[in-house]
Parts: sequence; structure tokens; C-alpha cells
Amino acid sequence: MASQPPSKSTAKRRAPAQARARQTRELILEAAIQLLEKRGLRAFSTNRLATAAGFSVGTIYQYFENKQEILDALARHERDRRLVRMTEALTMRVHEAHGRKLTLRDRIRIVVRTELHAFDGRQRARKILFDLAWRNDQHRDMDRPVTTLAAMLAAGEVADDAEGVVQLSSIDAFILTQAVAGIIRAGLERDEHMLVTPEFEDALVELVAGFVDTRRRAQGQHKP
Amino acid sequence: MASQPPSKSTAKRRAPAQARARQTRELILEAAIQLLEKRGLRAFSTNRLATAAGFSVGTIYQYFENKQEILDALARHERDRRLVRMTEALTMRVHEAHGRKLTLRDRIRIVVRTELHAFDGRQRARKILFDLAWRNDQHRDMDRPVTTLAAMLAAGEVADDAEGVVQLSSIDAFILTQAVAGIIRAGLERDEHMLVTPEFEDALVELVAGFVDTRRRAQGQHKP
Amino acid sequence: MASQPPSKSTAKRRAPAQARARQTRELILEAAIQLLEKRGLRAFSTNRLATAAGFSVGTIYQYFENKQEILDALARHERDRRLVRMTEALTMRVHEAHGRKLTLRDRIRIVVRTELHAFDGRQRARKILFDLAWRNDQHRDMDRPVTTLAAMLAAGEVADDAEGVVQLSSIDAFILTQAVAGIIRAGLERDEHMLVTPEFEDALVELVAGFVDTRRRAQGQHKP
Amino acid sequence: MASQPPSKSTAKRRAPAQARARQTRELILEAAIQLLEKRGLRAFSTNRLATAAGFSVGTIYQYFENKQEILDALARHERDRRLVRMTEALTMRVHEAHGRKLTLRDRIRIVVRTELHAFDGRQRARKILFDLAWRNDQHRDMDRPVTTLAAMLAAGEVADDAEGVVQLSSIDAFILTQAVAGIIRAGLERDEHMLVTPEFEDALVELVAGFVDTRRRAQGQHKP
DNA sequence: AATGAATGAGCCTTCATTCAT
DNA sequence: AATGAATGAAGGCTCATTCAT
Repeated sequence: MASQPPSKSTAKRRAPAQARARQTRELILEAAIQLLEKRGLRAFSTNRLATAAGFSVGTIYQYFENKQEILDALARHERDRRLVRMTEALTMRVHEAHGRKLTLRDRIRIVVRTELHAFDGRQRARKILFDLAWRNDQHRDMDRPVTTLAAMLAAGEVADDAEGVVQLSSIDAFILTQAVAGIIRAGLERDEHMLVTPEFEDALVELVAGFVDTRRRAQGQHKP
Repeated sequence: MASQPPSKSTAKRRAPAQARARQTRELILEAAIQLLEKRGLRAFSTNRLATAAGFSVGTIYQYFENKQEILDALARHERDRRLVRMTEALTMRVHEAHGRKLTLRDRIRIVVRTELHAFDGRQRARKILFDLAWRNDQHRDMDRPVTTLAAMLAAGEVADDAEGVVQLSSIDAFILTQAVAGIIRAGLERDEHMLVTPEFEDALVELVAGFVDTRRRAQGQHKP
Repeated sequence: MASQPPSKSTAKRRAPAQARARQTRELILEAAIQLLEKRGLRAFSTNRLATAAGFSVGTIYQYFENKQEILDALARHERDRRLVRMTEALTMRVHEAHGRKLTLRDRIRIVVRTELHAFDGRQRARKILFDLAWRNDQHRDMDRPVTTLAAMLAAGEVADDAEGVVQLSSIDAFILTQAVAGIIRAGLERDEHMLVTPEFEDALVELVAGFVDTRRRAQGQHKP
Repeated sequence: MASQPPSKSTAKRRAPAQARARQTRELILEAAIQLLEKRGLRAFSTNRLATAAGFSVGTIYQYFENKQEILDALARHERDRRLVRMTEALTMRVHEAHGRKLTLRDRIRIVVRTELHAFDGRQRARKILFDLAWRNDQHRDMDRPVTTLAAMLAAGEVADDAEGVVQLSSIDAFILTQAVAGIIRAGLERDEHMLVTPEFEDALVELVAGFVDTRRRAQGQHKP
């Protein structure tokens, strides 16, 4: 209530101020990714960011405690983006395939492909953030998208599948998750184009599926 | 003697022909790992290293062109250590098993186990070096130990095996190599003890073996 | 306001729009000449300059890209000062002499005298800057004041003179310019007071006039 | 006496030791010029010199108090070389021209040309040394060759000349000397090739001759 | 809210010189 | 005489952060 009067009622200006603040914050973050993309991590200084964002350093510090927090926000941002993409991809395809059933391999491929394509555009920035997260303890966060797969499998979500349920231990999940993450990271480093190659995707799917099959066979009482 | 032109001083930096020099170099490197281990990469400055090593900065620069070269030397050192370990492990076990044949799975396990144990002690330093190498183009070097496995498989060294030859494409080799490296790296980060757990080793072996099996089945016309 | 992209910050370094900034810049430059004067070039370090200026090193670098730029600014400053002085001297005297004509020798004397007196005070600093400019390619700039003379003569500005036009080749101009500059530099070194002696001035005027006369005689077919 | 016995008579080895020492010293100096020529002043460090000379730093310090002394020795060396050249040039030409008289202009030209060509070969090193001497108080020394001309003229050595004696005050001599030196220095900097151009030589001769003529005319009562 | 001048610890590196061997 | 490992002050420069306006 009472948000219109354009007087100097400082207390009332909450909403518009917040809106502007949110916008400023976003402008800073956007400038940050661009800077990261264009100049790399070493050139990513608060002063340069301020210039690039069109604000002054002081303003930056009005929105972020310190430099690291900016990087963290960026990383979180990227992770969320990947998470959303993956969820979308999974639900969308399930939807598309109405009537038909998605095999386990299908699902694996969806997850893998989504991951592989997550790094299109702003690759440099993404790689840097990925690395940063990896170097700190934050990959628990960063890996969440990949973890989805493992969770999905472990939770028996594919139970309706003709192939039966697969039980993955937490170690299994870790291994699977990190294998994918590690491979992507390395691919990013060595040759970004390799990542979106069909052969690459196939091999990665095979790796995951091979592992899951092994586990199923071990568990499988119905398939001697 | 002095009037003969000196041995052109092989560019690099003083070839430490003297015993003292060699010792100094080693003292510096030892101090460097310790510093890396105890204080991390950010605290790894040449001045601090000098202090820690008990020399003056100048001395450091008598043995190394610049800071990066120290890190490189350290990384190379570690890689060699791993390479030696792996070679030893492979030959030793083959020897032990005289008469008996080592299955493909046996060999995979040897490689995997050796890798997993390579990071005992000085884990932080090792992780930093591993990361550093990874970020530069030097992972080709750093991965060499793991690559051994892929090479071994691809080269058909296990041809006499009842299981037949396996052909791995370069993408396959990359995937396998990076999966192992990525998993170890993540494990190092999350919980060093997990790495030397039998379950962990098993899972990793399964991952690799599963993938190789898949490839074999795809190739195998003689074993339906 | 903050959301408008800023004026692209003309690359160089912060354009000191603010009064304080301009003042700081000048304080730094002033401290710089004093430091140069009192302690010489070898003692002219950025840290010492900062201390002398009463700022921190960082501030210095907020106004100048690097150390050389400070020296350049100083040199430019000095050169401009000389250029202004010389222009003033020439126009003033021409004005004073209204009605009467200034002979070539008169003009030469004006230029020479102005140059000779340009180094009053802060001689050491001036010499250093002069030298520095000389060593780089900037002497084209530094010599500009003296070049004025040659240009004036070569351009036939004194054409109305009874003495006729003098044509100076570029080599002639170079020789004249550098002779004067070299002599002043050496005088500065050996004995600053000698420079403002009438005998010194006379001799220098004679040197220049003698050369010009020679050239005129060589050219002059109309005045045997 | 007693210099042959190859025993360990340390006291007697004086002479051969001195010979070797002289040689070492010269080797160092030769390496020094080469280093200066090839790498410039900034790269001229004692350590690098030691390497280049094929000795160790310590040895350098056995022969020279400090770095500056090496530079001084080099400069002196160069100066002597120029002095010798100039003397040779003067006497040789006087000799060649037996019968004929060398005019004042002839002599001036000899001096000027010799100076101009003094910087052929090892130009960089020579320029550096020239500069160094100029920046310190040592140009009194460095200028000696040029001073010869002034001295010659002032001393009336050309008295037998039809053109009569010229008296140059010390200020005149200074001016003449420094004009030549300054011009050469500037030419060296701007374009070494310009220096050996006939036009350049002519102009320089004209400058000097013009000045001397002026002085003679001022003194000359016998030649109206 | 925003500014941006100012800070200063700290970074990497160089190099003239010493001295025990 | 010769060596060369060691020294360490000093240099130029960066940048996250603060704070008065």
C-alpha cells in the first residue's frame, strides 16, 4: 500500500528502490560475466568491473560484500541455469514421448546432452566459474545438475521401466557424477568443439549406461 | 681454463653441477610443496617461499626462471612419481602372477588402485598442482599415468587374453582418462579417505570395466 | 545516472574531471620535479615519489599509467614552458620594435637568449628531462622551441629584411638546432652560470649567424 | 730477472701472472663492449658480463672495484681510440700534402670527418658510452678529441697559414667543441647513416669554419 | 544510493656485491 | 686467482577495500 506519492517519504520508497536495486545488481552481474568472458579471471578486478558496469567501485560494494561474493553469485546463476535447462529437457522429452516409454538410455542421453551443451556461448566465463567452484568446496553446488541423474536413477523414478529399478549407492552416484563433470571440464579445456560431437556424446552415454548396466546386472535377479 | 668459452650455460638457468647446488634446488622444492600444502596457492609467494626454504629470494631465482617454473617442476616431480609407481605396480603384479594370466579387470584394478593411492599425503599440494596442470595445457603430461591404461588397452597388449582385444578410439581414451582423473580430483576435495575405500575402488573399476566391456561387445563378432 | 554507460573513460586513465583530481595530479608532478631536482634520476622511484608527494603509490598509478608517463608529462610541461617563453619573446620584441625592423641577427639573439635563460632554476631536473627526451625519440618534441628559429629562417619570414631570404636544408636545420641544444646541455653540466654570461650569448649568436651568413652567401647571387 | 723456473715459487711468478692478468682484464673489457653492443645498457649486468666473458662474477670483481669502473675503463678506451685516430689523421694528411699547404678549412674538415667516422662499428656501444660520459661529469674527458681542434686553432698552430692566426677564447672553444659533440650525439640518435653523408659533413664544416671566420674577421686588421 | 580518490600491503623480479671455498 | 652460491634491498606495479562527500 501507499507506494505512489512521489514525495520525499524515504520510508515509502521501498518498492521502487528495491526494483532499482535489483536492476543495478543485475547490471553488475551481467557486466561481470562479460568481463570474465572477454578478459579472463586475471583481469577481473573490482575496479575494472566497476568501469565495465558503468558504476563506481563503491557501488559494487554496496551490493556485494566482496569480490568473491560476486563470483559466487555468478556461479550460482550459471548453476541454476543449467538446473533449469536440465529439468526442462527431461520433462519436455517425457512429454513429447507421450505414449512411448523413455528407456533408461534415453534419459541418460538427455541428461548427458544437456550437460554437454550447457557450455555453449560464454564458454570462457563458464569454464572459469566451473573451475572456481571446483577449486573451492562449492562443487557440491555446481554438480547439482548432474546429480539429478544419479538421484533420479537411485530414487527408482524409472521404476515403471521395463528395465527395472537400479539402486545406486552414494559412492556410485558420486562416481557417476564426477566422471561426467570431470570429462566435461577436461573437454572444455582441451577442445570445446569436441564436446558437441556425436561421438563424444555417444561415448559419454556409453560410459554412464555401462556402469548402470553393471549395477543392474549385479542386482538383477530376473536376468541371469 | 677461465679463458675457454664456458659451456654456453644451456640457457635455462645455471645447470646445478655442484652437489651443493643440487641440494639447494631440492631444499627449495621441498619447501615449496610444504608451503603449498600448509598455506595453499594464494599464500605461495616467492618471498614466502624463500623464507620458508631458509634462503633469500635471490637464491630462488638462481635456480628457477620464475615462479611458474617452480610450480612446473613440482608438478613434473609429482607426475613422475605417479608414473614410476604405476609402472612398478604393473610389472610387479605381472611378475608375481607368473604362470597365471592377469585378466583385463586385474590390470584395470592395478591402474586404478595405484592412481587412488598416489595422492596419499600432501593431498592439498597435490591437488593444487594437479589443478594447475589441468588449467594449463599440461594435462597431457599430467594424465600420462592414467593414459597408460588406455594405451595398454588400445594397443592390444592383453591380446593373449581370453577376453580378446579391445580397440579404443582416441575419444574413448580421453573419456576414460578424464573420468578417472575427474573422480579422483573430486574425491580429493570432498573426502580424502573415501578414495582408499574398497567400495570406491570397486566402483571405479566397474566404471572402467563396464565401458571397456561395452566397447568389446560392440566390436566382438566372435562372442555374441 | 549510474545506469547510463559512462563516457568510455578515454582509455588513458581517469580523466581528472574533478577539481581535487586535477590538484592531486599537479601535486604529484610538482613533487616529481622537486624530487628529480633534489635527488636525481636514480632516486626517482615511484615509491619515493609517492612519499614525497604525500600520497600512496596507488594514487600515483591512478593518475599515470606508469613511471615513464610521469617523466613524459614533466618533459612536455617543460617544453611547453619553453615554447611559450620563446613565442612571447619573439612577438614581444617585434612589438616593441614597432616601426624599426628586426635584423636577422636580432631575431637570432632573441631565440638564443630565450633558450639560454630557459634553464634558470631546477636546472638539474631540467637537464634530466632534456636528456631523457633526447634519448628517446622525443627530441623532435623537445627541440621544437629551437626548431622555431630554423623554421623561421627557412620559411623566409624575414624576407622583408634587407638581408634577404635564407634557405636552410633540413640537414642545415638539424645541425643548427642540435648545435644550440648540445651547447646548452654541456653548459648546464659544466657551469650553469656560464650560460647567462654575455660572452657566452655572443659566441652562440655568432655561431648561428656565421652559419646562416655562409648559407646566404652561397645562395646570394644578387648580393656579391 | 728469474722468471723461468716453473716451480711453485709464488713470489717469482710476478711477470707471467701480470701478463695473464692483463689478458684477463682485456678479455673482460672486450666481452663488455660486445655485451653493450648486442644487448644494450639495461642488460649490462655484472652477472651477465661474467657469463659472457667466460669468467665468474668474482673474477670480475678481482679486476674492477665495481661496475662503474668497467664502464669508465671502456669509455676511456674509446676516447683514446678516437684521440689516436684524430692525431693520426691530422699528421698523416699533413704529411701527404707535403709541399702543399693545408688550409684551415682542410684541417677543420679532417677533424670533423674523423669525428664523424669515429662511430662506425659498435655504434650502439659507442653511443652508450658517449651518453654515459655525457651524463656524468666526464665529458671533459670524452670531448678531448674534439677539443684538439679548438686547441690547435687557439694555439696558433696554423700560424704559418696564409690565413693568419685565430684566437679563440675558452668560451669560443667550448662552444665549438660542444656544438660538434652535440650534433654528433643527436645524429647518432636520430639516424646513424646521416652522419657519414657528404652533405652532413659539409654542413658541419661550414658551421665550424663560419664561426672561425667570424672570429678572424673580428680580429683581422690586416684583411679588410 | 552513489561516488571515486585514496590506500598500502604485497606481488614478482633484478642485480651489484660479498665471501667461503 | 678464481669460483659461484648466496644475499637482500629495491624496483615497478596491482588491486581489494574504505570512507568522506
